[in-house]
Amino acid sequence: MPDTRDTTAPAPLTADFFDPACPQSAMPIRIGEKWAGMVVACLADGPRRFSELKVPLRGITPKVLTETLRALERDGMVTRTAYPETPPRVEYELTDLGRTLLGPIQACREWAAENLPALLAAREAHQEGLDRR
Amino acid sequence: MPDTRDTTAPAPLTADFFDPACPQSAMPIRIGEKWAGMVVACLADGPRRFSELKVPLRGITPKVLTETLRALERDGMVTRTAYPETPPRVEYELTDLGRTLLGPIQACREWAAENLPALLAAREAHQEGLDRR
DNA sequence: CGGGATCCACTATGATACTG
DNA sequence: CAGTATCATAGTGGATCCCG
Repeated sequence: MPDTRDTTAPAPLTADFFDPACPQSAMPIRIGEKWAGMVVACLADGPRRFSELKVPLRGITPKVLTETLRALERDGMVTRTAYPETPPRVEYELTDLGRTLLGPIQACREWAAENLPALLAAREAHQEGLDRR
Repeated sequence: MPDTRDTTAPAPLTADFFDPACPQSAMPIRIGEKWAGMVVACLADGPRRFSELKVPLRGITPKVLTETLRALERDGMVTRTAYPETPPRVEYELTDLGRTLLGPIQACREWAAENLPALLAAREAHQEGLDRR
């Protein structure tokens, strides 16, 4: 296999990021904000209740969790089922479309597990370089 | 293969999102903002110059591109090489660590290619549901 | 329990103009 | 060319209180 990194200049960039009408096509999982990926991951094993989701997402406010779930619902990623009981019970579950997100999310989490230490080390080294000036 | 979705309640959530000291461990590629993933993708084929990167990321302002590149540099994802010429020339290139990002990014882009239409359709259907009220 | 309503703070992103 | 400086804005996240 030849070295793909030749000494000549690489081909001109013919990016298509914006052609498919999606400015975020490289990173669609950032559906709106920072919690969506974690919420989807929490729903991987089956339906969950509102307060059940708050536990692992520690610190998330009800408002933000609601907004995140509404955005995911709007995009067809989760379904919301309210049971007319007292006390009320609401369950959120991934749709088939939502489950397709688990692949990319898992890829990202594995990346983090493997490479986050290196990232943090690089960041710290960089900080030291700044401190020594 | 048995159905993994049993009728009993799924196991309690034992999320580890925050245990590894990284609140974003599920989504580290969102290193800071929305452009980082696209910038890394643009660097996939070799070093690129500042103004070369601006083309595919159409509309990005120099300020934001600089900030994005600095953040990636700080985290050890790209190197910055300035050539003392006139006119000045600066090249950005992925490090080995930065290249590990290409996998997850590619997974996300493939997800978008396959499922973005469904997402947009769901969003539109949801909007119609609201309109008809 | 599962939110909705307000108000507030921060940060990412952007437009514009200028410089080594 | 490759940025920096300044200003302005909007999206996001959060605190707090309230309700069916």
